[in-house]
Amino acid sequence: MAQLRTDDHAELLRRYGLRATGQRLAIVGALQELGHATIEQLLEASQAVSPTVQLSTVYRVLETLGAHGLVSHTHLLGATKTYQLSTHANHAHLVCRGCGSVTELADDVARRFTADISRVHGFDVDFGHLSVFGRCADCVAKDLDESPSA
Amino acid sequence: MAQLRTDDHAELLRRYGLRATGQRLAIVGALQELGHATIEQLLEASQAVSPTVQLSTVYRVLETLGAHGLVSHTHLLGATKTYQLSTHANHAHLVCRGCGSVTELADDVARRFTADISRVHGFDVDFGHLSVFGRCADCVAKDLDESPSA
DNA sequence: CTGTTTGCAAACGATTTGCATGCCA
DNA sequence: TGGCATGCAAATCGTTTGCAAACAG
Repeated sequence: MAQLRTDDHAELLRRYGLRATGQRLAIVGALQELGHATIEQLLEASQAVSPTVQLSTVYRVLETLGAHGLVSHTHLLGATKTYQLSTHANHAHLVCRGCGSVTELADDVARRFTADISRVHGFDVDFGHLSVFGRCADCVAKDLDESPSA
Repeated sequence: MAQLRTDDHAELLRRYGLRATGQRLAIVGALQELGHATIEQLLEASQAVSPTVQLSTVYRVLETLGAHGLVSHTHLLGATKTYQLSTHANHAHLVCRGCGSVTELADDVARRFTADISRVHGFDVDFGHLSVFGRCADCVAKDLDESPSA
C-alpha cells in the first residue's frame, strides 16, 4: 500500500488548487492514517500534529476538500458521519451494530450487487457511500450463545 | 394493499401495550400514508389531522413506537433520518442524490446481495435499514444530456 | 382514579457563521 | 503583497428534557 508522506499531501492539495496549510496537512494525514474517521477523531488526531487545529477548522476543511472531491463521507453507526479520502472510498462498508466494527465489503460481491441494480433498476450506485448495517459473524455467534435454544 | 383505518391503528397500538392517543393515531396514520417520512413531514402531516401535535411529541412517539418495534428508521439523504412502519420496512431503498427520489429495491436483488454477504463475510445484513445511494435512471439520462461528449 | 402522555419552554450538543488576524503562494 | 484560511466566539439548527396539566384505560 503506497503510503503518502506530508510532502505528497501538500502537492496533492495544490493539484486541486487548494492551499497546503499546516492544518490541512494534519487533517489529510489523519484521514490517511485512520482510513475513515469521525470529526472528533480527526480533531484529536490532527491536533497531535498541529495543536492549533480547531473544531471549526476541521469542519471547514472537510467541507472544502469534499467540494473538490478529495474527501467523501458516509454514515456509519447511527447518525455518526465518517469521512475518508476519496482514494480510500472505493469500497462499501459492513457496519456491525453489535460491536461497531467496520469491514470492507468484498469487491466481487459489491460488483455483482451494483450490476444487478443497474440491470433491474437502471440505477447507478454510488459505491463509496454504501454502508451496510447488520451484525458481524462474531456478534451473530454471541447472539446465539445468549439465546441458546427455543 | 391492505389499508388500515384509524380504528385498526388504535387496536394495533393497544396490542403493543401502548395508549391510543389522538396524536399517536395521527402520527401512525401519517407514517402509513407516507410510507417513509422525515420528522418534519410527519409533524406537518399529523398536524393536518390533529393540530395540537407538537414537534417534541413526534420525537417522543417515534422513539416509543421504535422501542416497541412498530417503527424503524433509516438514513436516506444526507443526515436525514426517515421513519417507517415496520410493516413497511422489509425492503431496501434506492436513494437518488440527483432528484431525491426513493425507490424500493427489487426483492430478488436484495436477497441475492444479503446471501452473498452472509456467505462471504458471515455478516447478517439488517435488511430494513439498507439504503443505497446513487443516481436513478432519469438522473443518469440527464447527466448524459449535460455532458454530451468528450 | 392513576399512571401515561402531552404541551410548553428551556436546555443541550453538534455544526455553522462573522469578523479580525495570520499565513501561503 | 493580496487573498484565502484560521482562530475565536457567538449564532443557529435539530433534538431532548423537566414539569404541570390533560387524557386513556
